Amino acid sequence: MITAELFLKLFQQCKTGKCLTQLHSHTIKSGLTHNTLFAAKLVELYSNFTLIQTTRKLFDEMPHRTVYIWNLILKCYYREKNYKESLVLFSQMFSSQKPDLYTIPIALKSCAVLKALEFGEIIHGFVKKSDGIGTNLFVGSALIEFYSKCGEMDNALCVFEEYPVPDTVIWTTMITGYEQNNEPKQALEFFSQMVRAQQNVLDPVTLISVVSACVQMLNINVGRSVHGFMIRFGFDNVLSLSNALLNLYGKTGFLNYAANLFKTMEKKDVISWGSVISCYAHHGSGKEALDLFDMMISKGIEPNVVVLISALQACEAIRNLEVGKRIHEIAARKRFDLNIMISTALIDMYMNCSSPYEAINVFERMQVKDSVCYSNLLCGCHHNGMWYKSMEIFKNMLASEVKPSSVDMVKIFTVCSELGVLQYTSCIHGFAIKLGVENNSYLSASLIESYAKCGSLDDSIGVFNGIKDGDVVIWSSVFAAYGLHGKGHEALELFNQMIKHTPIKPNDVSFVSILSACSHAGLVKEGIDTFNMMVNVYNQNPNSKHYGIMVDLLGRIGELDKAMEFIEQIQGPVGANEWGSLLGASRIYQNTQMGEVAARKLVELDPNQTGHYILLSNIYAVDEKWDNVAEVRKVVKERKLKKVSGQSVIELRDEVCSFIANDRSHQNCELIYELLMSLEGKMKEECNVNSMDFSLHEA
DNA sequence: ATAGGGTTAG
Repeated sequence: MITAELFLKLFQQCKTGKCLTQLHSHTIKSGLTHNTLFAAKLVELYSNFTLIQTTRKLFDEMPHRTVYIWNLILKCYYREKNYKESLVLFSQMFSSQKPDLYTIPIALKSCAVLKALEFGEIIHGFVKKSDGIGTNLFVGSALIEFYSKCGEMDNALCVFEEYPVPDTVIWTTMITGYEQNNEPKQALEFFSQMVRAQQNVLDPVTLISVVSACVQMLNINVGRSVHGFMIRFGFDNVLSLSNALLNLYGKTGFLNYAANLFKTMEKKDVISWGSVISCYAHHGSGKEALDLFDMMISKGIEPNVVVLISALQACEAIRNLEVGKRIHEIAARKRFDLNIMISTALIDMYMNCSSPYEAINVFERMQVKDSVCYSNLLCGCHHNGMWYKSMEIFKNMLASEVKPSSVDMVKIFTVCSELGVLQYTSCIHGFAIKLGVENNSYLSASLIESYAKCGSLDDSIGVFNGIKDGDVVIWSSVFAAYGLHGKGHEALELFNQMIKHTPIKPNDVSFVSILSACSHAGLVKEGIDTFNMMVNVYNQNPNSKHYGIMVDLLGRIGELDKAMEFIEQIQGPVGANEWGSLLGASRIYQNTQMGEVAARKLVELDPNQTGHYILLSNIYAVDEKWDNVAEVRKVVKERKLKKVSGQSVIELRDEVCSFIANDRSHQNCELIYELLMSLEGKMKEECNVNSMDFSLHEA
């Protein structure tokens, strides 16, 4: 006859839940009477195997339950992440038992996860009333964790102060609390107090939280001393600590620190690799990131979603389409290609590698689409100059009830400007108001610009007048709006109003707008005065854009020599803006000599820009220098440069006529030009389509 | 019997 005692011993030998269940059914068959001790042991064993249903059944059948049994069942539900049931049982427990030291932390942790502030506060009240519990360190750390997870660091601090000699865990809980409530400064302050109070008692868990706080503050100094602690205390084999430091070095851009630590690490996991790859990808070392990625693969480490995303960012940064496609294949093979973040990273990569249709393809295959992927797709189409596609995406975005961000709105207003369709601008303006998109000065400025570029200066001014406290961004956009419409005097008048009657100081953008307004209106003297004011009164260093406008200003009235002199006196490098303006003026006044100088400089500055070669070739052609023409064409061929076709778009009511005019089909160009000329007057009246860019010969 | 963290990404 097997006794109950023997069965208990056998139960304890069970290594699996299945074994326990079988043995248990055997005892029922043998008709062994259950006593409380027997049941309690079973509850304990079942709960260890997290067999919740069986545990619960036994628990419910018990006539008498000790606090220990209650604790077991509470912990069982807690481990199963059924925090709600754990708290329900905790409430029931009160009718028969008093919770003890072990019960309280479990219940508080459930409250912490559920952010059940009131429930936890009741438990805290109970702790205060009960003798002995309030001084227990486990209860203390649970209370601190509870308050910090509920975002109540002041209350956490009150609890902390009840402990005259806090242990490492209590200290760490406070540090983590501050770190996770975005108070990294406080976290570091507590860490230094802890080091002072505890001297050499440190452990890796504490250090991980400290490093997280350093990441938030981008504080490399404390991070370096944590690295020192790590070596001194022999924690260098703690992978998660090393990884946390790698992350810190990555976020702060200390590539050499990251590389050195990575080299010395004996154990590395996929997170270690991911951290360094991301570090290189984000700090201009895309090539090194991809080399590391290859090395990781060759070592047989399986890349996860995160590593693939970092590798895609590296491809994006250095525009390596080939490797990007290879990573796309790896992702597809591992069935990651439907993952929303992988897809978004793929969209970004393809967009930046000038493959927008591949990006759109990825987007269309996505099963779940959120605001980020819409936004990035929109941004990418905008980046690639696909205005109609951008508009289509924006419409789909609204149809999918994805709320556009203010950045998306700025982008779409730029699209409206590029398309020059006033109806789009006013319609989307209405949307923005109706949807309650967060309004900031960049949004208003882009709206002002868009109305102006679509030909309605009145609407621009209307928006401007509706803004009470416009900042420098908004004022600058109005100067630009007047400038676009050739109203230089009005722009200057507003500019003077701003500097005399508001505390707003003009910035570099303001001067770009106002100088360009002067240039477009032929206000040479005013332009030069304003330029001098920028330098002498506002102590602003002119940039390439300002110089370019000044060259344009002089060039437009035919003062080519003065424009050249102006360029010659520029200190520092001369960019495409300056030479581009000079080239434009040279063409108007048919000065091929100067045009050649400017075009040669442009080719030098950006040897991959096909347009520059064509301009240079055209200049030689005008001078009938056919040898030079052939030479330029040869370079284009050798470099395998492709021409991008110029596009002209006419929108007539709802009918969109799009004509592609590249410089070979002169027939087409002339046809469109004639069509535009005959339609322009009519369209202005009837369709409000005023913005026309007839740059047909600049393919 | 019980505790503090878990890092890389759109």
